[in-house]
Amino acid sequence: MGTGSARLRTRPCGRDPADGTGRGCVPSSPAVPIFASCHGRTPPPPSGRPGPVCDHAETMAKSVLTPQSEDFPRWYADVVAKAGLAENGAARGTMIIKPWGYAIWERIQAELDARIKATGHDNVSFPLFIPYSFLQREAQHVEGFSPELAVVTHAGGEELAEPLVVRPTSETVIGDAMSRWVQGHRDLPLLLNQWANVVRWELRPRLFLRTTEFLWQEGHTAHATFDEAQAETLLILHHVYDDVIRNVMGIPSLLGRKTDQERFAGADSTYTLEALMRDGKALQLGTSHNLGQNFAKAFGITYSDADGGQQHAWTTSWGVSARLVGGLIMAHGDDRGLRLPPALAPVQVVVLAVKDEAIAACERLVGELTHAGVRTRLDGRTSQSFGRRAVEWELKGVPVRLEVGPRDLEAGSLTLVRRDRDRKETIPLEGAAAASADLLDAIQSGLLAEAEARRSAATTDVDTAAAVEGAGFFRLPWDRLGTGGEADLAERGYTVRCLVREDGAVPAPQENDGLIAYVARAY
RNA sequence: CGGGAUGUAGCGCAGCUUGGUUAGCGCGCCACGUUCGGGACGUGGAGGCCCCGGGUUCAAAUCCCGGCAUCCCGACCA
Repeated sequence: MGTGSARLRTRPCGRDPADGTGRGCVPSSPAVPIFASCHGRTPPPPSGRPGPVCDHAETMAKSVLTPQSEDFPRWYADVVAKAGLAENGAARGTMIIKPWGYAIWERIQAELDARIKATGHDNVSFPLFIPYSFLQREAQHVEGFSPELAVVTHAGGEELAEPLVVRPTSETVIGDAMSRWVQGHRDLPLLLNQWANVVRWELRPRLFLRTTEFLWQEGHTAHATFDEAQAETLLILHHVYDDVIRNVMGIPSLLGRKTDQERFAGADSTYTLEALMRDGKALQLGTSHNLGQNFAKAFGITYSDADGGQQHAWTTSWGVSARLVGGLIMAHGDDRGLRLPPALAPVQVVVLAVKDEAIAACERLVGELTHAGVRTRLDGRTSQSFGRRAVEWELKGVPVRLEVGPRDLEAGSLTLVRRDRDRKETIPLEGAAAASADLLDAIQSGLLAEAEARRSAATTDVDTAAAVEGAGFFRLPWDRLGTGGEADLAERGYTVRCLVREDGAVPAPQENDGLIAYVARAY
């Protein structure tokens, strides 16, 4: 054919290597950025001419999305639309989560749910409607939430005697139930969780990040002592949330305590996980609250202690939402779309049959991979062009793609593409399942390492609030900043994302001396 | 709530200033054929309450009045 040399130049692992072993150069080839030199150019001339260096790798670079560097919010909207994650609902601020977006959420849910149960919590389901009066029982709570409440005043064709609130969160209804369920100290701790939708009226919605209705998980617990409640608050923060977010989703986050300004309405102290997105803005991924005895007092959650005295319980609440999907997109996504960490990906390996005659071989591969415990999908939609399908899986962020075509079958090989690097390799068909499964761990840790490196490069130590300028995290002494400095920063669009001890640990509820404030612009 | 803009095919838009053929274009969709190793091509086709209501006129997507809806810009939140 005469195209061999051109191909070899563009693809270090050309499918017809001179040694004829079909092995290409899997272990030794340097990380060649195959599309770096031809980004965004016009399509290559018809193949068969040993002309330009780029061959088909050139079109591989053609971006379907607005580049991140050009307009990050637009890039985000493009990814959500083109990867088929979600779209706007008919009513303002609502969201339709599409199959791929929901599959990602279901994976997050599964990982969280397993850990929530493993730490002794039981799932329950509480009502969507809450009597308005419940909200009013806790002064801080109503005050914090009333601007974003959706209130039902009419139903069944009549005006309601007492309006109903569509739950913005469930501390109040659950507090009411707890007051009946908790009688003696033997009923404690009471460890509950629910998966639910909640409604908070939003003026500026953004798919996944801020919508009027959203899906989340909310945990609610009651304890006999402050210390137990505090231990629960931090257990969830570290061993449920951070474990999933870091080890499954591959996102490093800062764990710390919120300032009084940013505290949850009704909490004594709020702990948070804050992650840095690729545009240098911070995103709050989850919160865990020590509610002290505020809700116990408001709802009469009391118990008889071992000495027969009546005590108020100590409660906590904690939640993460489908916003995590938004965080995932913005933490890992690149100009070609989503990049899913394998531990999370609904599909870890997609096997793409270039033409019909490759389908049987693909089915065998899918069988081997599935047998090895890899979440695998076959793409045998040969009525659609190869390119369209390749782009689609790239947008969707599937970590590994195996392409099998007629030429591969002849050579006993296939093409492997890893999404984290967008590098193509030709490997033998024999053992390909095992080889691609082995890659998953490397991709997982690579994405986390990349995000960590990006964050540390974007974190700056400063001495004064005035020095806070631009993107990324700014560290400065909380003693020096104070509540006044916090207010000044707010006017310039910056917030104190969280307070952390000098040694990186999470501060105690009342601890205030020697803390570091992490400041950033946030979503 | 204040300011700016937009409603025309599933999506993105043109047409409106200066009223007048059958309301167009791109993408998508359907059929057939050729293709398939990075968003294929050809031919044919389907798809419209021109946001709603009124008015002006022989004639309104186009002009006038009134609604409604959506989007963008200024104070909060998983």
